[in-house]
Amino acid sequence: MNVEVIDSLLSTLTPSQREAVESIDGPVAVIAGPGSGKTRVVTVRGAYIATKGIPLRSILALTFTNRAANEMKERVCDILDRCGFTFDRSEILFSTFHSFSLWLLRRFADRIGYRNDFSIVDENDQKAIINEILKGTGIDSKFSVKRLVEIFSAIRCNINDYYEIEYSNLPCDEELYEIFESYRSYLFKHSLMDFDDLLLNTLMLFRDHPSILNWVRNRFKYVMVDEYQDTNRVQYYIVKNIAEEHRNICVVGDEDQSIYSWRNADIRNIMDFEKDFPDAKVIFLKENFRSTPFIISVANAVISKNSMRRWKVIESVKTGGSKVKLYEAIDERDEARFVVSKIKELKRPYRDYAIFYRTNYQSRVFEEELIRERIPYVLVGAFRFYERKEVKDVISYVRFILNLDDLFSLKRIINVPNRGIGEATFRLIMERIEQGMDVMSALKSLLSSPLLTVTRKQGIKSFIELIEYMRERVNVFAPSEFIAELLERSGYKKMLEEDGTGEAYSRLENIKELLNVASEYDELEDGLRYMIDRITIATSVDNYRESDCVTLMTLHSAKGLEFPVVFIAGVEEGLIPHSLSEDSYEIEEERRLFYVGITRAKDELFISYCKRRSVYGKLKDSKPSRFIKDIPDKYLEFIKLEVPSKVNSKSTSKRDSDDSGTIRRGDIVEHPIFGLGSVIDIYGSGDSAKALIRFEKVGVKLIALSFANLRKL
DNA sequence: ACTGCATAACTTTTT
DNA sequence: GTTATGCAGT
Repeated sequence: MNVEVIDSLLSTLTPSQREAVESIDGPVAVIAGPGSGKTRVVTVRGAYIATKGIPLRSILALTFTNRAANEMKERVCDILDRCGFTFDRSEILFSTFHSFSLWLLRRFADRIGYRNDFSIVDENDQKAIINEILKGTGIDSKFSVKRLVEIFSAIRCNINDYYEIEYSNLPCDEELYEIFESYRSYLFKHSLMDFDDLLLNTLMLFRDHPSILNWVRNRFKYVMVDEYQDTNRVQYYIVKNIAEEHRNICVVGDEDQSIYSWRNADIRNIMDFEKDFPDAKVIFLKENFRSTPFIISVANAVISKNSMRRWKVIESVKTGGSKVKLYEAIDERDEARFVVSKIKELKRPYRDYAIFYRTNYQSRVFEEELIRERIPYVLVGAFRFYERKEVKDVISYVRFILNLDDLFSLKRIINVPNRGIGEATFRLIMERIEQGMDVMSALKSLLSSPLLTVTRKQGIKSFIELIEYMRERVNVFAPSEFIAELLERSGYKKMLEEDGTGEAYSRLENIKELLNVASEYDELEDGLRYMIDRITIATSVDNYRESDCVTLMTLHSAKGLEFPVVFIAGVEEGLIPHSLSEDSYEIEEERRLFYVGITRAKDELFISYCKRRSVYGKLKDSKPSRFIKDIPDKYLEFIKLEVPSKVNSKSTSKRDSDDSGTIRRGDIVEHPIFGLGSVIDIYGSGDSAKALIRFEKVGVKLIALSFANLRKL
């Protein structure tokens, strides 16, 4: 092992960064301001621990996104490689809370009464299940299904004492209680866990099985948690349980960047770290390597108005830069014109710019304006591959095949493609199951039932045969073969092929893409199961920065990113802070959200607000956000749109247009009928590729690239 | 079982 | 203003 490499790496760190890296024994909290090199500290620290002779498998790093986990793991491996350190990559466990819980529960769920091959339901599944319960019980709830999902999540995330997991926080409202209990028993009965269950059941496992907890404690003697300010109460107890004995815990976070309390993140976790671990060392990373001084001054001015925070001021390491620009727009159209004209004026590569807004609907006017000016852009977070209907259908098939108790998945796919098994027939099946039959027997019993016509029976028969055939092949076929076979045998593929509509076409493409994903699991043991798990707890791929595009996203999505030039739009009362935020606690979170936006900017920051804005089709007067008043004028430059922005409307863009003719995400294209549009997403490839395009005039359409005569601009 | 029209809803969204 | 949802009608 080459110690010099790690030594020279350490010498590039600031004293406080270095202290954070080198404090590996005992509890440590690293309060890492924006742009303070947090990721670097975490990764170097991981490698540093390993070079101190601690086995890699003793290190557990928990994050919130798969992206962060993978990125950090890569970087740690990289450092270790450079040190000439020999190690096995698979020994390193950098994972999200949810994957970690899943990893444990796949082994031990049976200890808490579950089956080890339970399935996982996502948020849409939760809604569907609750809907079913409401219909089944006839309860006409005063809460929307969406709200119920939130309430149930809050009930289970905000526990105060993990020895009373099941009993704390139950709803007093009788009706609510009934729906909640029905929901829980529905999941349990069908061997399903939602995202919250994964965490909560891990905690139960720890509580009820000290031997397992002990095993976990001794396996993971060094624990790191990233984005600690975003942990919820259950996650907090999980961490605490694991780290309590060896006490080598390092949490990294920044309460000023906590913006997910609406998802039950609890700021107390990071604020009270010293109370939980009285011998904790608290290290502040205050130097900011990202932004120019005016931006930092504005950020400090804004965040200093919050009371729920440790007192700290971030310091800019950079020099130079200009004041933060403030623009008062007439309405949102004017605001978009302003932003677009600035983008053209500054003449930077498009990838340098980001436009942030509070709510997704605000993106529209920016999109229209960017299309008009032929500026390529990408919308981040708008479309999710795994939430598409066809992908979910296939997953439901696999889930049911793997777990016959997963009647929820069964319901989704039993009549797709159409087998003549509608609502009524399905109810017959359910009745039989409720009488104690298992699914397959229930289905079979219907074949001899006088209640059904011959064609119905035929449909059921073919379904039974399909499932039995596929079940026999779960461990025979590789995941991609398995799914291909399933698509053929079920007639799903045929159904789409015969449909012939553009929509069906793009679905076929998505399914091909799913097969691609599946083939990545072909070599793995239990690959099919593993793949379904990963897909359910993963979100879409984020390759949005591959081409030279302006980036559009919500302030929430912006966390963790940085851009040379940032526009924050719609900084008005009612948007930031949002009108649904009422109490001071919520207002503080809104302020943090604004702070997160500000601190993404490296060189230039533009803040804008409108005097008028149309909300749901109605024009309303707007006032600048109270947060703007918190910024001293001396850091600001008030600007006006000098020239009517039409001047050089035609392409100031010195974008090296890519002549390959390939159409990619973000490209601006012209359609013979629909006119100018921007490519939001591409499905499939080759002749059958399809593009989702937002047109300036006619909205979003799905276009087959080989048929439509699109001209790339 | 599917189609079409009226009606409600609508902040953010790491897993 | 747009989009998803639900109910009535074929």
